[in-house]
Amino acid sequence: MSTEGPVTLIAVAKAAGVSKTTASDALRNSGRVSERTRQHVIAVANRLGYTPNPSARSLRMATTGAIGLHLPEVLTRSEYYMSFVFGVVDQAARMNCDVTLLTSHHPPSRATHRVDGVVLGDPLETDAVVRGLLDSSVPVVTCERFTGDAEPAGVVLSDHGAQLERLLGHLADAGAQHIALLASSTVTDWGRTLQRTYLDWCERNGRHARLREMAFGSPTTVMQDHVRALLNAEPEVDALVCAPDGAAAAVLPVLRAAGRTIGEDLLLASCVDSTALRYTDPPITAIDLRPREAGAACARLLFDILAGEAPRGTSRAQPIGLTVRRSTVRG
Amino acid sequence: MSTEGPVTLIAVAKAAGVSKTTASDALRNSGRVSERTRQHVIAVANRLGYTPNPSARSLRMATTGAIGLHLPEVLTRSEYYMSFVFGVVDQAARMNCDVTLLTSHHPPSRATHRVDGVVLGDPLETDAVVRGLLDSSVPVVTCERFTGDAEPAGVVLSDHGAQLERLLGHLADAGAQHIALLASSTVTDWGRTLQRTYLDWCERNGRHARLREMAFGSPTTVMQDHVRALLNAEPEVDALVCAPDGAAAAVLPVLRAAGRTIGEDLLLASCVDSTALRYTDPPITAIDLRPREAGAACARLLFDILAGEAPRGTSRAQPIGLTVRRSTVRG
DNA sequence: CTGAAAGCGCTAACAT
DNA sequence: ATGTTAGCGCTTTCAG
Repeated sequence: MSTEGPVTLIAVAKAAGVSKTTASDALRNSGRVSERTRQHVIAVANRLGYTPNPSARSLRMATTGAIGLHLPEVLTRSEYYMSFVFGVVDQAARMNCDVTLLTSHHPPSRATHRVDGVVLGDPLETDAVVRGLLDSSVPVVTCERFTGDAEPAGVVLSDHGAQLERLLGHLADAGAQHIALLASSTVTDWGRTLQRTYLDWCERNGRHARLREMAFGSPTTVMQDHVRALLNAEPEVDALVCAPDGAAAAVLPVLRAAGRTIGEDLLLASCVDSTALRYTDPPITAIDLRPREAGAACARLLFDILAGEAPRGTSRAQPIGLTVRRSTVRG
Repeated sequence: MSTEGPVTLIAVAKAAGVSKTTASDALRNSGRVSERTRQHVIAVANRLGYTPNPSARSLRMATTGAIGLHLPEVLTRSEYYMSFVFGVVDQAARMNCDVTLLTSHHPPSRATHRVDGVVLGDPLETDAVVRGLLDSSVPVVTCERFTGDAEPAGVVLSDHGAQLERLLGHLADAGAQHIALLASSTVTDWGRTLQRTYLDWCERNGRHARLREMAFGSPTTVMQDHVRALLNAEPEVDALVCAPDGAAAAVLPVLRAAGRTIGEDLLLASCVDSTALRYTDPPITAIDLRPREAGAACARLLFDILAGEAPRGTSRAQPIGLTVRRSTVRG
């Protein structure tokens, strides 16, 4: 209220003529005080502008009221992660919980972050911070499996394999004979699943696999180079599936420069949908990862685990979909 | 180490045969203990796997070691904000500081977040949470001015007006006679500046202003509708500047459907650059907002203010640029 | 150079 | 139904 510094619980108690405990109980609905005193204390607290000190509460209760969210630095440009983040934040807000961003950009110098649990979006097995988090004592929920040898407390899974198969089937139905995959590296469950699914599918369907792998976070120019090289080396390719976010849009100019007509002599699809793909010419078919829902699901699972309502080792499925657009529909 | 629960400072002190104080000082380089004891204590702490309790430290020191970051919910899909976020997080990590995400999605029920200061990315004057934050006692740094009547402790400013003028000049040089602006609403300093600058420029250059305003967070279909209507009503328009992020790419199909050829009979530009604009056909000219740098600048200013190295009321300039692409270059 | 004690603001056990 | 007391783990006087 005035310049006396922050108003403490003691100040409220004193002003209300009750004890610390009673004030505390009144403000937290502990059901220990009479309705009359409760109202009185609340009124006084409001008048004084009381605001509880979260650090004190955390110290006392041994919980922080915040969860951590880790995203691999190399992937962070994408719209996918932005939505994922807000899925997590949104769900956390419902639980009255803060979300703290953790990155791998800087060495894990920091002792411990003040979090009760952590959500890992697409943990890279090569990421030291991810390892540290998984080895630490706080519960961790990952979006997709961790490909290394640590056990998160919870996992939210989407069936990327199934959707990619659907996509490949769709391309084949549309007449594609020579389908190539511009793949992401296998340091991620997602990247690994896509590669394996593609190779399996080719095998099962007696097709020659044409796979070009790229590291996560490769600049778009590298994606373009790969595709240029691919088309040069194997001009018979008549369908291209791009795994990395942003790749499909980025290679469009290259495909055109190579004289290809998207949707006609070359079908193009992406494994990550984004608004940009809706407005290219033609719009590009993509797997819809529903990132916001995935983020929310991760947060929900983490809270369930923290509350003891889900056992450690729980994994939950998160549906994804396929959005067909003109880039894979001839005519 | 074992299952004894977290290792406390007392445990370390005991194991090292020193007092709490000495252990604390040794681990924090307070320059009070001899080098020998310091090394010893550090060794013991490492062996035991000591990790300081941030809540306790916060409580004692009356600081949290975290800053808040608020983004308007309606804008959060964009690549701009993703980069902005990581600019802030990156800079904060350098200062050994966590970043907590704050949103307006849910009512400001939460008492107080555990933060020492807050960065507001493009504060909407209509946002209740923004108001609350600005009225609270924690220092606030905004990216762009707050258009309401509150005074943030610091402001990071970019000269959007100047760049838009450059862009308009560039369009005029390229022969555009009838330049329209697809504008964002004026609840934001940025949106307001763009509108005013455009209207001024038209006035000064004796041109008829053609401005269509849209609310923040409008879906792309609304943007498209606006442009369709604009072209119908004023077919003489030969250049279009799009303020909202994502609008330029989204209206491309509409422009084509209207029989326009971008870069020929219609010049197209965006006030917000993004990777998508580099790969459209043709690539689209845009103002480069350098979001990552802006985010870092906000965090830096906030830390300077918190450290008392910058006075309240400081504002700092953050350079932005113009990236000319084929959409505004005839031939 | 180091130790002992006080206390940050809060909640939980134990009294009334 | 309410008050008293004892810490949560840490940093900071104040004494040696």
